[in-house]
This record gives sequence, C-alpha cells and structure tokens, in this order.
Amino acid sequence: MANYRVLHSWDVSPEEAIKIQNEMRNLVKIENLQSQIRYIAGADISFDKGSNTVYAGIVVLKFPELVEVDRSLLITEVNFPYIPGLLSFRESPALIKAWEKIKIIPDVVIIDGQGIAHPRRFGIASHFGVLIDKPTIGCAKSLLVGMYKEPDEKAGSYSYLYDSGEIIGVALRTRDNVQPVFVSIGHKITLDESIEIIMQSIRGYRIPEPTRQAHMLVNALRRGEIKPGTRTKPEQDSLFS
DNA sequence: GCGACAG
DNA sequence: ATCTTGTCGC
Repeated sequence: MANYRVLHSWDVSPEEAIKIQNEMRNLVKIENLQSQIRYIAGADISFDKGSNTVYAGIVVLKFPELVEVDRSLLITEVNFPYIPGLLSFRESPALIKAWEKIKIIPDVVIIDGQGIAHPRRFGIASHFGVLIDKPTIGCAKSLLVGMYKEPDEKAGSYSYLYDSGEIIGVALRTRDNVQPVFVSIGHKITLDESIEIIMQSIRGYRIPEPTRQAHMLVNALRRGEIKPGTRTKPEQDSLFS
C-alpha cells in the first residue's frame, strides 16, 4: 500500500515533475531507524533497447543472512523518458506496482539510484521512500551531483559528498580497489545507518546483495528465463519436511 | 553559451 | 539502461 496522502499523477511533463520534486522534498524525514532490521529489500528495473516495456522487480531478503524470502516481478509499460534528475518519474511507477504485491514488508529498501544526493535533494530513493512511507537508502553506481575526494582504496572507507556546502552523501568503497558507490539518505534513516547497512549487505561484490539480486531477477525476467509473479521458490532444505 | 548528467 | 569478447589484475 502506497502512502495515499502524497499520491500524485505520473502523467506529467518534465516541468511539472520538477515542481513536484520541489514540493515533495520537504516530506523527506532524516531520522534514526525506528525498528530493528529483519528484512531488507532491493528494487530494480530492466529495459529492452528501444522499447517502452519495462521489467520491474523487488526482492525481499532476511537480514542479515540475506536469504530471499519474497519477490515481486512484473512487466509493464513506461512513457516518461530518462532525464538526469527525473529518473524517479520513469522508474517509480513500475516499482510502486511491484511494491503493492509484496507480502513480506521489508524494514528498509535499497534503491539503485540517488536519495538526497540530487540537485533538488529528491532522487528516486527519497521519492520512492516517501511514497511507500518506509526507510530507503540510495545506492548509485555513478555520480549525479556533488564533489568528493577519492576515498582510501580499502573496503569500508568513504569520503563525504558535498554540494553547495552541504553533505549530501558519501562515496563508499564496498570492496578493496573498486570504484566507490554513492550512498545517500533516501527516507526515514540517517547517513551513518545507511553506510552501515550497505556494508552489511555486501557479499563479495561491489553492489550490495539486495540490489544485485533484484538486478539479476529483472534481467532474467526480460530474457524470458523466469515468469512474473510474487512467490519465492521455497528452499529444499530437507528432502523430507 | 559550455559542460555535466542516477538508470 | 542496453549493445557485447576477450582480457588484465588481485
């Protein structure tokens, strides 16, 4: 269920989208997590080359084990183009649809993109977070705005991301000698908690597991290797049971 | 006007 | 994001 108090139309022009961001930016809450993390989710989208068809998915993992417990995969259409700074208006509609089918509601969601490390401090992670009224973390593979010093090459080290004199996120090295990822507050969380959770979600790869799993699933869906749906294949722990 | 620019 | 093989480095 989305946060009906702030629902708005997705059928808007780029100009209207910017106006919505400037109004909704004030709804972002920066606070400590209000509950322990038992489940964490990753959300992502996949596209075909020149098609309007999008493959969306959200994967819920038990935390900190990071074992899948639920998933929501669906195929739909998009019209809004990719415009730097307006990514949310292209990807959120599909992600919201996927969110509404999730059975196990996660305590925090990692989004593939920026949170407040955005020109108007309202990237997709913040927008999505406000809409679902849940804690979210923005974890992008590349920079949108801001300046930073290269963090030390050791996993776990980070440096602050600045824009207009304010700290908007961090460049975090998730593994030794790999390009850093850009972590920022999405909604209802602090930057320190975001960094901590991202590092606790790393399992041998640069990208945190929730996002990586979601990315693999939506790509498998696009290639037709798996079908849309919401059930997670139960583990065959025992031949009995 | 020029350059930058999440996915 | 997507189109794509091999290749360099830990």
